[in-house]
Amino acid sequence: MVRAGAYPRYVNSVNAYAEELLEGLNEPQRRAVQHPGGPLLVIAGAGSGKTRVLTHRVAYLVRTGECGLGEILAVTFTNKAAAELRHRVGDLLGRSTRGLWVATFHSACARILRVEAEKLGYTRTFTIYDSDDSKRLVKRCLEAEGADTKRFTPNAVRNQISDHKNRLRSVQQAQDLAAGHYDRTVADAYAAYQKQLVANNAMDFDDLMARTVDLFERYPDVRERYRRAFKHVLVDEYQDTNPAQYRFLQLLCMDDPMHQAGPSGGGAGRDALGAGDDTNALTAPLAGEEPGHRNLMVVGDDAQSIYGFRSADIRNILDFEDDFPDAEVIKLEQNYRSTQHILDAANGLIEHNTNQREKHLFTDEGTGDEVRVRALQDDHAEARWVVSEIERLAGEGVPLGDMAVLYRTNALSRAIETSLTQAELDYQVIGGVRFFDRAEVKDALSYLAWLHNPANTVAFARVVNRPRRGIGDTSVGRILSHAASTGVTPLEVIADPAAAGLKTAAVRAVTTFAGQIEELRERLFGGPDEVGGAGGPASQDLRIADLVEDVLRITGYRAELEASEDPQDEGRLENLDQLHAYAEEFDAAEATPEDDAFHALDRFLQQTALLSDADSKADGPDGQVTLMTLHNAKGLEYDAVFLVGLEDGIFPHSRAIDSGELEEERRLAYVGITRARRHLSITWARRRAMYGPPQSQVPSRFLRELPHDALDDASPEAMTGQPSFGGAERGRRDFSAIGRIGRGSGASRPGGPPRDLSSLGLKRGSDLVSSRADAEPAPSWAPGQRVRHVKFDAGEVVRMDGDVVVVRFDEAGEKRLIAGFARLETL
DNA sequence: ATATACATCCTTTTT
DNA sequence: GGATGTATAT
Repeated sequence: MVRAGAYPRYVNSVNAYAEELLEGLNEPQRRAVQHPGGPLLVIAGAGSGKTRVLTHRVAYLVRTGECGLGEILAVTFTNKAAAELRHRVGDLLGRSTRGLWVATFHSACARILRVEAEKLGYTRTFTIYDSDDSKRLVKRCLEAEGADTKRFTPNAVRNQISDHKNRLRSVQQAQDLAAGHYDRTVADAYAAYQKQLVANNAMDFDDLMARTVDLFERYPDVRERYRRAFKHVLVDEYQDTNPAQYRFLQLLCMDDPMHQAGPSGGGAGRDALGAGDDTNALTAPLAGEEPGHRNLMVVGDDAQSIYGFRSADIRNILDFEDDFPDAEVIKLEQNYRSTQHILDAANGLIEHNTNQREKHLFTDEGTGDEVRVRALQDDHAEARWVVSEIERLAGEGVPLGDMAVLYRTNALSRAIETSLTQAELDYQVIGGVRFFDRAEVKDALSYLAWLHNPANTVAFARVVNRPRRGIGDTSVGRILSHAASTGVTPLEVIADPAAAGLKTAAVRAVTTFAGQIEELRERLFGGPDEVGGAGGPASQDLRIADLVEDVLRITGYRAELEASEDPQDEGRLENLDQLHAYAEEFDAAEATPEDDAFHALDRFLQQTALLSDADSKADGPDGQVTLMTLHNAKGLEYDAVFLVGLEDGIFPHSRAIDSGELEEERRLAYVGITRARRHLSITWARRRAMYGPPQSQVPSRFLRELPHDALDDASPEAMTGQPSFGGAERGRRDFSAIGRIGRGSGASRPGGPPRDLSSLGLKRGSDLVSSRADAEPAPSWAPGQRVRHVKFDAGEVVRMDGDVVVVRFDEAGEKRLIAGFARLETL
């Protein structure tokens, strides 16, 4: 339905103050900023000024008088992006941005849910579980079900449940959809887990989205309230939205989400129930409501959609016009970051994807350096080459802080780190264990979390024996089951441990613990308090930093670390000091005299739960080379970028090859390439030690997809490597050299690798030795299938066919392959 | 209940 | 290479 004229034409209201905001914008950017209203998709290529468009848009809306600052909701994925957006809008407007909602999806939802929690069976003090908490709870549920936690690992099951939630599948739907035994076990775990969450008065990250959607669907009046509050909704990184987030946006902006959807079905509806089913009791059309404002502006780049594994659905951005038929689409293709050779490489690579919007990045900045491609002998040589290039560029005046080394998996950082250390170059590694995920920090926070919410059994179970007090798994199990069966919190159980059936030694230990907790509660609530109640006058002057310190002192946590001989405990103490400093900062910044300690704690916990250490990310001190995964690099840029480990099996990752998710891998490579402003180098190693002894590697297929004109060395040697005849390794023959047979499109090229097994020291029909007794065949593997790619470990080589090796597996040998390294196609 | 020794498993991860 | 979990002994 076309609704021309239905939107306010504030564009025409001449307003010099507002028009000022259009200066310096290119044509499509300006159109986006001036968009009259209604659904708008901005396809913002890498480096095309997407944040600029968003900030100017917000400022423009305000200055034209289209709406007040407080009537705009801008949603991002990270706290960092939200903070930057707010900051830049403030700069543009030259005034405070108080009232403007700039938030991550999750914090916006958390804020809404705090107010409305009772409607969903929670209290407003509900706890937010991070992935570790939720994994623990899933594990407990699986054990309670008697599921085999070997086959059903808590992590895998948690991911499945997460996927269900992100696709807005209720427990019931998950159970209905479950086909096999595995799915059914997962669905049952989901049911138990969800029940436990409610009993714990806790929500996981996914719940923040899903429960808000529930809230809006079940309470049209609530939905209406928020829909009226926000006349304009803007979304950053739209390509990474999942179905729950898509639906959240629909509910906030549109008339009737379920019927708004175009032919392909709307995101959530499209996926919520699986194929063929399009109804859902929870999402029934809402009757008699007012039309939505439809002012939804989303900005993103389908070519940078790299979070599919977290249920992000690229179709949200690909099918935007189907979902919103009258949507305007604006493309930003002028790049302000990189030189043309780099953009050519990016353009050429991404062309190999089929599922995408056509796009061609260009720049006015000139061609610049060609992209350097290097094949190195092994991972050490690769690291040395990268470091020597870093030194060379540093000599040319490029600051170390403007250089980054990017890799597919964290494991690849080690060799680079070693070389950088040897060269005495300063570096920082982004990623790894986050501050708030560190065991000791999490322990301290869990104490606070349990004091705050005694129903939080995960926090209880975490801290009850930390430091060790002689309360083992059996005792904890008894306390928890007694709490569950009598419907009370663990706090009440530990007041009378004998009633839970604990042995005398355990009773004594628990009583000591209970005494410590009581003391802490007195501090928090300002006096003796009946068990379980959050009432009582909370102390006014207690600061969170003090509370942290009280926890560490009264529980003996700090004392144990101080007494320890373990040198690692020194670092743990430092981390706790850092937590203390963080709490002090919070106290200073958030001190509200009218607030009592409990409510301060409430906000403190919420903040820490939703905060990663985003602030530290990539904003490290100058003079340091930055090392990080490609995923972490999204949104960042550097003068010089090194992309290392471009080898099949690493990048693209073997699991992505197996599951056919090459397009997302390619987008990841695209993200990496487009991080570079002036210098880009891509390397691969012929041999690499990953876990254990070095293995022969095959250059990434992505190398061959780069346009040769953009490269400094497109020789077969750099791109495909020289044949090498591996010897015995790990007590077996190295068959990985077969991988050299693979050469892209299959056209034979002079000087190419050998096509004959005998030249590899293999005979037709020769046995390939199994590498691992525990290796299971992938479910889809069967005799007579073709094995593309490298590193199969067993079976019989029947023949080779171009770049394909045909392998037959023996009937009996069920244990023969490393799944994940061979790509199979049915003959 | 806990300490130790052994086996096993390895993407990516904005919240 | 190293972190994490399980089996075994104390």
